Amino acid sequence: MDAGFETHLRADGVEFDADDAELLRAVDREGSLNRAADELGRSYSRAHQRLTALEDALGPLVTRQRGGSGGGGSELTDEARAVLARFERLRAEFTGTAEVEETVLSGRVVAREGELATVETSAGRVRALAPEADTDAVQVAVRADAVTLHAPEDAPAEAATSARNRFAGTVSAIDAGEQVARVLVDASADATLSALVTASSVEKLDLRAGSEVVASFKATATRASPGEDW
Amino acid sequence: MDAGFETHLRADGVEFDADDAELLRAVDREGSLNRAADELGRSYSRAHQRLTALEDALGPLVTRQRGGSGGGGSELTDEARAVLARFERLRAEFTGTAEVEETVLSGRVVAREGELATVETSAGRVRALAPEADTDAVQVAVRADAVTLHAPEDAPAEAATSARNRFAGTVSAIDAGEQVARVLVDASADATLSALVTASSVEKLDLRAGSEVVASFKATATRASPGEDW
DNA sequence: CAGGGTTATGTCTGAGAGGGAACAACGGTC
DNA sequence: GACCGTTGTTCCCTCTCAGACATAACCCTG
Repeated sequence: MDAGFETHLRADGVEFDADDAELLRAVDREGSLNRAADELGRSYSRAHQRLTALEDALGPLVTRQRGGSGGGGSELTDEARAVLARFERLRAEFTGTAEVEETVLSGRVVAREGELATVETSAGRVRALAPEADTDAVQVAVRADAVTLHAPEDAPAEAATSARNRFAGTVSAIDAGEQVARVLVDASADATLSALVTASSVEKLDLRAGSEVVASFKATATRASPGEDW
Repeated sequence: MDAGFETHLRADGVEFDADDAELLRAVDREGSLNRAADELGRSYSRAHQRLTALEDALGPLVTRQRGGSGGGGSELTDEARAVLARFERLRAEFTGTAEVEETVLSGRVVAREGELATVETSAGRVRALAPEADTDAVQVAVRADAVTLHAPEDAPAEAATSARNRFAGTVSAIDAGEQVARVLVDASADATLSALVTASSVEKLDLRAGSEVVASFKATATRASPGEDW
């Protein structure tokens, strides 16, 4: 069971989604809405209809040439390229959150100031963003790419960094990839943090199984969601 | 134009989405699939059909009681609660990425080792995860909740931290919220990083407009996506 | 033993999205 | 001036999905 998503940009009642992005890119490649629809196996009439609907909300997306040599064609406007770039960025971000590993800690909210909560977990107290909830039982998720590792002797002082969560631990395993490694850090007897770091960080920090490290992550990058243990 | 998304858990051909989560929660509240469908304004037959389809893929989600005192009812299984918790966590994560501000830097890939790229931007060289692309022109997105601020005199040494990106700058503005503040850091003449930190971090680091700070963020939390400037 | 609210199952109907086809308008090219 | 491939517009058909409605099976309560 894995995570999936569809993302879109909403503007003026229309949702620009992945199909729309595909259509625009096809128009860019083919130079014609007709050939674009054909290439994608979609009907021209619907593609045209969709395009005009998008333009009603987003402004001109293609410059049309009807008749002329070759019969005409369509080209993307700068606005269309901007929307595409924006969408691509959004998709990259979402792909990241869908794929990145996260360590989940079950815990209970012991203090709360507005949207910020202090949660008692098996790893210790964690500060996290928490939407108002009707229950104290929450699970705290920490993205592996949000965990920064430090050499213990040179870890920043508590008051010198904006990372509000900080745990000393020992490296229990390193899952080395091509350029990115997954480092497991035992923060307590039954709490293992997963951290995603570059291979060069592993080298510079001289990380190996058994190394002492300090793992830190920001409260604003940590999210609590209601949920019982399981 | 803002970001939207729908998320789901995929398993065995079925996609557990927000509507399904709503249905399960309604069953939990009402104790009956009938009343749950009624409360949500959905037809019982479709709700039942959907539930059995979900159970085919995910295993038993409700224990059914047909007949008996009160006519019977349905209750969630522990598996159902686990799926709900998992979905809720996923949604919280996605909501975060959809809502958090990010600073976007346009740049060009100047070096690449596998999935890791070095990008030349207006703020300097940035290390980022970058999917293989056909163009050097990329935009680098840094989430505001991924940027850690340090006191300049106590910022960790380059070799002592796994944060591969690090920029000294001055605070240009602070957008103080209830418990979370948005800090703008001028890293260069035309590159302003946005960092989301807790109010207590603002206090501990004694941040104000004009303060010198060091902003750091991990390469594995930074994503490049293809795209021209705009 | 009837009552009642539930689960379980199937059919009809309507809304919406999409494909396919037809046709007009357009304007360089031959 | 005919030709051609495009854009622009319209109509119809199909497919899918959800609601609605009807009906059977179930089993504890009184």
